[in-house]
Amino acid sequence: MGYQTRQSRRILELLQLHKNRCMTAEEMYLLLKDSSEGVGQSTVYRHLERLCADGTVRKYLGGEGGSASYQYVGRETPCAAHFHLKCTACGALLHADCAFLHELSEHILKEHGFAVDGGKTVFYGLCAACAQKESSVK
Amino acid sequence: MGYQTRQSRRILELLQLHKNRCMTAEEMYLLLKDSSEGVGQSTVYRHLERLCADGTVRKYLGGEGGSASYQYVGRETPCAAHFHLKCTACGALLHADCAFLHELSEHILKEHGFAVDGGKTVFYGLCAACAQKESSVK
DNA sequence: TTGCGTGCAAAGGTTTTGCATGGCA
DNA sequence: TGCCATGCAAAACCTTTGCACGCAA
Repeated sequence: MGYQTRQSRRILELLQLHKNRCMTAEEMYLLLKDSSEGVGQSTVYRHLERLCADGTVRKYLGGEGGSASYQYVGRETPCAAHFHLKCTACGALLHADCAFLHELSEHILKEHGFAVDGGKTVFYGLCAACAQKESSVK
Repeated sequence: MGYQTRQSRRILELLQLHKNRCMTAEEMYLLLKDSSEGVGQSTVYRHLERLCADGTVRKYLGGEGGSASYQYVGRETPCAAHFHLKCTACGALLHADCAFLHELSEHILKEHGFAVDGGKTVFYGLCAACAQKESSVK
């Protein structure tokens, strides 16, 4: 599906390199620009759209400046099968896969008649590190 | 906090009237326009911002056309204390408050070291009615 | 009467699109 | 060689902001 180009390679590399955090399209554009040969903005957007469509990258809305953020998740792990914990402070994304969470889905389905889509659902909150920082500040 | 005006009243009425679904700012603007005296777009946005800030209205990003959606939730119910189930098909928002969900928070905190923020977290999936429609179509 | 609320139009920012050119397979 | 990919600039889009006027308290 599609050619492999210098640009497509560099965009995927960049995303994988920063797989532990989110980046906006502009951030990526600027990071790529620094190098010898940059990548056009539209190209960045076009690839991000594709990568989101095939599940390689996850898109988050509602960032600070009204711009979307993107994060590599890879296609290996079937993300619909587990839940995601996203830290609202540092942006870290944790993939949580445990029995309790599967029970949760069943519970919600049986008791509340609602079929949860694990792939679309994200738990927002604070990760251990950020929770500690928060409490020490206060 | 603030004056009560014809516009502020009409906006709140409209939101309460459609409390079972989401509306975009433009949709609201158009609905209000139909009546004898409309409400300016900026006024709609300005009130929605306030209502979101004080918890009366919930804002959702990532709708079809890239525009935000808003839904009345009311300030009576402390939404941080329970979870929200949002149907991706019909847009219905269910407020789920049960023991199992509280357990979940504790589980995630203890086992995964993550402090879930119930007010920000939304479960996406299909409500009973839409799940049935989906399966009958297929 | 005071100062917040309103509406219009303009500005702001992000993302998409058209089109000619470049480059992979 | 045939098509897809790229890049630029323009367009499209949603949302915010400036400013003069209106209106609630």
